[in-house]
Amino acid sequence: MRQSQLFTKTRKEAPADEVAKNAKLLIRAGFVDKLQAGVYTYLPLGLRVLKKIENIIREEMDNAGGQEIFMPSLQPKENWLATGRWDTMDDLYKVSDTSGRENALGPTHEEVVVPLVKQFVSSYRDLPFSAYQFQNKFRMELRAKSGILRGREFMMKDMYSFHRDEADMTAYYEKMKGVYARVFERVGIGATTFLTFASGGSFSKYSHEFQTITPAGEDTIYICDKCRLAINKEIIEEQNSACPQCGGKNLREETSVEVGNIFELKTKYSAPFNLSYKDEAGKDQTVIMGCYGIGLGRVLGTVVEVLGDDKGLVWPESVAPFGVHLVDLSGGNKEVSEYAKALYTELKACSVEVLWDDRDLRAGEKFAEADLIGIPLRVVVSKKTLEENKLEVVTRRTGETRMIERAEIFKIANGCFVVGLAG
RNA sequence: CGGGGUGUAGUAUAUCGGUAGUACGUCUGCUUUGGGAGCAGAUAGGCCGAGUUCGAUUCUCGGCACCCCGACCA
Repeated sequence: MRQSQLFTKTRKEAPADEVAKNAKLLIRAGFVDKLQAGVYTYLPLGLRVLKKIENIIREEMDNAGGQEIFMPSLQPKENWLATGRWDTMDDLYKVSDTSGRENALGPTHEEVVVPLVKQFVSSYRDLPFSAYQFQNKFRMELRAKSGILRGREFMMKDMYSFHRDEADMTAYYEKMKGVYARVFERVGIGATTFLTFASGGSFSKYSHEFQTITPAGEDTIYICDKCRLAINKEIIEEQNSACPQCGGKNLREETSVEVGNIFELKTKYSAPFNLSYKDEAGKDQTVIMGCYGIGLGRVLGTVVEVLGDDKGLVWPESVAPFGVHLVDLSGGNKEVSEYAKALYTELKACSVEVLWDDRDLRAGEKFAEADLIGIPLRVVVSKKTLEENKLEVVTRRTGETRMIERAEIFKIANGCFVVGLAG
């Protein structure tokens, strides 16, 4: 898109009271706006990143056999009474309407999904399957903090799986570990994200979290480098400070943020709603469940925390709002601006996502802003590059600058895999 | 929810019990055009409420908001 059309602007300074790196950078760069503590608007650039993350997760969930649905946030009190959580969950938002009817604003969706699938599950032949959604969750955090990492309203992918027995559920659960690892790999935080043993609640021995190392996190984990996994603080003692897999005691303590988790629910929610099926013998059995969550905003914020530098945001190609930032230094020179426009058009035709800085600003300002926005590849077009009949390409992450032939950008930019199209 | 801190223009800040100043932004004009440029002019502000006082943005109390530490976080 043309940057002159973008209604948001960048700022030189972050709001004085923001401390979190993700909040400072995302607000300065115009990716998000804070409406109130823990409640954010995603602006055009930020939303593009969020959608990229969403699509990566969607692909992986679909590959894992998940079927996408979309459940409501407004959930009747009765469902929450059924599981007992109306009274026990302190961070539940409760709203009442003008008729006095009470609802919960969903902090999670077991209370909706279980009654839902109950309508469709009656036989062992109906199992297994899994359903997932992307939906805003509402949790009345007593203390929202760390910018976008801990909000009161936030986008989450939650998947629920339904099985006839524990063995089937466990097999799926194990599979999801790999699926999750791939998601975090793809969004660019694979190297610093660890499968982490966590306490499992009332039924299972463990649940598993995916924890990304960053000082911005609020958790402490103990990493076994040999097994490339970690255990969290809750169960470090229970494990005698040893790796649950190899028993090794060489654990490395790190501060981390939980970007996802998977949980064996077993019959915790199927039982209260009496979600059951008939087995081969015609006997009623309770459905066994698993659930699998990823906080999208938290993933986005974590990417910023892990990769952002002193100049601003640094996006991996996979989630960047645009693939190429075309910095047009024509400064009124018609020949240069025509060249930039042609390049922009051609890149777009080649399905490269490009942000064209077509504004009439000084070079320094454009560069500083481009660094702040953090698009992986910057292509500079100016009198200089035109004279040399080349393009200047700067890699945001490394700062590496080089002059390339015009045709080469179509190869580098990851849009046209069919190079011939670009000529 | 306990403790601490902060509320001054769109943003960042200064000063002061008596006319609220600066920078950035924005608008106008000119200059400039490879790292948030310059000159001239313009725009715009004391979180809310009560109290003390001749007079409160400043002092006191209450509220609200935001940030930080802690507790909490299927």
